[in-house]
Parts: sequence; C-alpha cells; structure tokens
Amino acid sequence: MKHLTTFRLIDEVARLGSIRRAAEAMAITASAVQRRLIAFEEELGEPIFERLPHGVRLNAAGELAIHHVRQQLAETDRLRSRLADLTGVRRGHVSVACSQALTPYFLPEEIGRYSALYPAVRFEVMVQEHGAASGALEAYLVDLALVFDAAGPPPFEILIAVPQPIRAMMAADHPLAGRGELRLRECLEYPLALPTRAFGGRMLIERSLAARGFSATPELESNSFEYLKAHVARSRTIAFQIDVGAPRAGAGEGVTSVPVAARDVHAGSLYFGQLKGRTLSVAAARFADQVTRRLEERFGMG
Amino acid sequence: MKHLTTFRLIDEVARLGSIRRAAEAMAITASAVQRRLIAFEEELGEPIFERLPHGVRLNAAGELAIHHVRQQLAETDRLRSRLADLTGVRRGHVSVACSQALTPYFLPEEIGRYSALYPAVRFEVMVQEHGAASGALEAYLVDLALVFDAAGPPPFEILIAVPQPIRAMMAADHPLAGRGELRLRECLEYPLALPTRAFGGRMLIERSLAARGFSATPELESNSFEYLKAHVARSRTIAFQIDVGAPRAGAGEGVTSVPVAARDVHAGSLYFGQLKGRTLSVAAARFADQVTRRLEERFGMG
DNA sequence: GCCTGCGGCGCGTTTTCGGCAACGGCCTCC
DNA sequence: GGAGGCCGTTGCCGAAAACGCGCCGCAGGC
Repeated sequence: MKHLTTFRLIDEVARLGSIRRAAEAMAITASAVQRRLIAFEEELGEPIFERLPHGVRLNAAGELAIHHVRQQLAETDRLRSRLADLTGVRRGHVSVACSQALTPYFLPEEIGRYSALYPAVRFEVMVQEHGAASGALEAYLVDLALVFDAAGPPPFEILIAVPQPIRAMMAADHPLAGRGELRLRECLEYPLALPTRAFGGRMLIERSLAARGFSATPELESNSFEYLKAHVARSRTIAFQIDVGAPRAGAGEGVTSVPVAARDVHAGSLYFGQLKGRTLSVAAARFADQVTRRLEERFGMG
Repeated sequence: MKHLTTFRLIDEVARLGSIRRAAEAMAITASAVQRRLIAFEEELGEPIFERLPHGVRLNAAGELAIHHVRQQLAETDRLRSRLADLTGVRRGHVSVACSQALTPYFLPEEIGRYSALYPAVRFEVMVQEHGAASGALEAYLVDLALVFDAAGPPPFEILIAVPQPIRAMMAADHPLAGRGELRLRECLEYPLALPTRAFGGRMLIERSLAARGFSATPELESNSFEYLKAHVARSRTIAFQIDVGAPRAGAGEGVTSVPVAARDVHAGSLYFGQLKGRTLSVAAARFADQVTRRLEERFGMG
C-alpha cells in the first residue's frame, strides 16, 4: 500500500527512536525520511517528535498520532485479509455467534458437513445470548449469528427464521419417555430443571405455566444445558429444550426427549442472519446458504 | 490530509456513482480520478468498481473497501479533533442525524448551548427517518443519531432511550388550549391534521384510534411538521406531536400544546446513539454527553 | 582532539501526477 | 436510423513532488 509509506515510516521511527535507523530499515535515505516526517507534521499543524541529540522521541501529540497510525495500519491488514477471503473459497474463515442450544447437535453437524467439502476453511463458534450476538455482528467480530429468541426478531438482517417447538427432556428410562406427545400438566407431575432467566426458553415455559395457574419452582436451575442434561439423566427430573437442541433416543447419552403439545407452549423462533448490508466472504456466504437450506428442510412450513 | 485524497475520491465516486461527477466535485479532471482509481485497484489486486455504461458501481470487494475507506476518513477526523483538543483550540466537527420533531426546539437549543462553550466546533444536522439514520451512521456520514421510533430500538448502539408522551397541538386561542390534560376523544370533536404514514408518530395515533373504534380521517395530511403547525394556528384543527417537538404557549407562534392522557396513547421512544464500536471525536463525544444528560433530566424516570 | 552517530538542508535528478484532448461504447431523443 | 450526450479510458506533455547525494553543525565517548 503506497499511501501508507509515511505511516509505516513514522511507526518505524517511533519504534527505533532514530530517523537514520528507520531510514536504513526501510531502505531509503535519511533525508527522505526527514522530509516526509516534516511534511506530515506540517499537515497536522504541530510536531509529533521532539528532536534530541541522540535521536527522536514522541511528544504528547505524537502519542495520539502513533496510536492512529498503528490503528490505520492494522485496519489495512484487516481489509487485505477480508479481500483474500473474498477471492478464494478454499482458504477462508467463518465465524458464527450462536445460542447455547445450537452447540450440542446442530452446529457441529453443519460445520462437519461443510468441512467435508472445504477442509481448508477455518471456523470460529462463539456462544452468546442474542443481544451480544447482534453486537458481535455489528462490530465485525462474527460473520453470522444463529440465535433463539422468544421475544421477537433481533435487529440484524434475517436470512431465515424458523419456529422452534419445545420438547420435554427426560432420562431414557423415565416413565414418560417414548410417548408421542406430552401435555404440560403431565410434565408437572415430576420435578423440573430449568435454565436460568437469561435464556429465551425459560420465558416461554414460565409464561405457559403462569397462564395455567402453575408456579415455576424448579428443583434445579442452571445456565448450562449440558448440566441440565446430565442432571436429567440421573433423576426423575423433567427439563425443557427447543427442538434443535434437544437430545434424541439412541444417542447413548441416557437422555431422550418428547415434544410438548403445541397448544400448551407457544413456539419461539430460531433466527439466522448477518449484519445488515454486509457482503460476506465467499466461504461464509456458502456456509450461510447451507445452514439456511437445512433449517428450511427441518423446520420450514410444510 | 494529502495521503487520503485517493480515499476521499473513492468515497465520492461510490457516492455519486460516476467518475466524471466525482472529478467535478473534487475540482480535478476525470482522467486524474481514473488513474488514482486504477492505481488503487492494482494495489488491492482486484477492481472495486464495476464499470457500467452509465457510470460505476461498487462490487463485492468494493463494499468491503468502501467501509474501510470511510472508517479511515472518520478516524482521521477524530485524530484532528483530539489534536485540536490537546492544543486548546477545540476545533472539531459534529454531525447528527435526527427526526423532524427534533428540529424546531430541542436540537437547536442543545447545539446553541454547546456552541456557547466551544464556538469553533462546526455542526451538521441531517433530518432523516430512523431507517436512513441508521444507514448514515454505518456509512460514517454522521457521528450521532437522535430519532423517534414507536416500533422498537434501532440497530445502533443506544446511548440513551427515553419515552416520549404525545401532546395535542392546537391554536393558542383554541377552546382546548390551556387544559392540563386531554382525553383522546375530546380531540376527536375537532378536525385532525396528521403527519403522513412515513412518520412514527402517525402509527401511534392510528393504533390508538383504531383500538377505540374511531377511524383516522384527517382533514389534512402533510410530511412537514412546520406546515401542520402553521395550519393548526389558523384553524380549529388538532394535530399531534411528541413532547420534545411540541410547541409551548408563550413562544409567540400562535400555537400551544396539551398532553394527551397516557392511557389513551402509548408512548414511543426517542433513541440517541452512535455506530456500535466506534470511538467518537472529542467534540462529538462531549456533545453526546451533553445531550444524554439533558434527555435524562427531561425525560428520565422519576 | 578526533571519531562517530545524530538531525537538518540545498541541489540536481528521477518519478509521479494532473490537465488536455481524443477515442470508442452505450443510450436517448429527434 | 442517425445525431448528440454522457460515460469510462488512454496517450501525451508539462508541472510538481519525491528522492539520493553530499554537506553542515552538534553532542558524547574513547
């Protein structure tokens, strides 16, 4: 990048503390460095280095300036990396923010399928609640977000939104296991294990219970679905989970799940999306396409 | 700043969609623009504009590049502002996108207060509906946005959100003027003047009317609050406006306003915010701080 | 007292940049 | 269907900026 030579130069001078050494490092003469430096200082309206007998040192304005210089250099690197991602599919980087429910089954399976096709693409999965996921999208920290939210659509560009029925989770040898469908009141005959209030699923359950005059007094609360699952496997407890995150019989986990009647608990939605107006890298766009199609297959209307 | 001319140029070309027009805007010839553009594209390794018969348009790589370009331009402004702050000049530039309701009273008053402290700071106010305001933030066209939205929080980083009760606007000598509070049905005994549907306030009114079985058949519709105000002053008409934009008695405008009972019309919210993750210039940050405090004073809970 | 390494500066050369004019493509209007 | 207009593009040439070179004055250290 041509227009950044002055910046690279300033960075070098600040780092080495000497105009001549910086000049040597950049393979030009000291006078050239000196000129560019003075030109830049005149643009800013004040010097950024104090001249000492044995070299130069940043002054107060220089401390501000060097921060800016390094930031711009870093930003330029980032652009180049993004452009490289855009150009080729084989190399690439996809980062996804998702709710905890996606971590045990859905996302690893999808990433596995994708990696089989494009092994050189690196993945990054960040588990976040839906508010933080939106923030991560906007800060360009992640390319895609896949979150469950019972309240309403999150403020990013939604590629697909699919309903998520609730399933009751129980030990494989639980009396209720193997049923085709459960009413909510049947579940309440057993102790409950619920996620903490930070999770979207909790709200759905509480609202449904309140609507029927029951109070939600869980035997156990946890912010980890993994822990809930482990607890359920070892007790008569019932837990709830959205479809995409619920275990199925035969996975050898000692837990299984049964759908709860739709008329008892309203379904929340799974939202898959990206930052509004952003153009994704080829790798990310392709992965987004695959996930969208899979969600459509599994949960699409019909 | 010399080294950013290429960036300013690219920004202009992207904005105007034409090399020649951008050249004219920057007071140079089209060939010069063309050369810089090609040089930049060769540095990147791939074109960022697709050439069309009637101009140019950003391609996928260009979308990445333009974001980077605008960010660097904005960052440079910020550096200048901080340096000015260091020197003691307090030169700076603050640009704000806002809803129309903010233009008659609130924003000019706040900018006036700020300018009294820092006279060298220049301001730019762009009136936009809330969707466009979010876009302007993301394109680095403005530093801050202050918008009214009845539907929900806009997708930027919200510095403060305050509720906005609705006031009924009428001529100073209107029979309803001077009342402490009005019920919605009292207003309906007079002809209505409403903003067009593009405005957030319109939705609030319509929903409230519909909920009570009334139909909104305004005598007058306009997309200009100034025009509504002038019309109200000369007739028996009633108009509605959110608190921050409503005229008060004694301003010599011939119009006044009375709050509408909160149980009749739900309050929308005023959202004040910036682009997520962006660090503002000193001038903009200071102004944001002032506005946030003022909104908190006037509309904060309590 | 000499030597070394430092920032600063004037001069001649090289490279870059911008303006001018002209070309070919596409669209529209007559 | 042809003329005119707007577009991006390119060759040419003069102006301006950048660069390298050599030199100066200065401050420490051996």
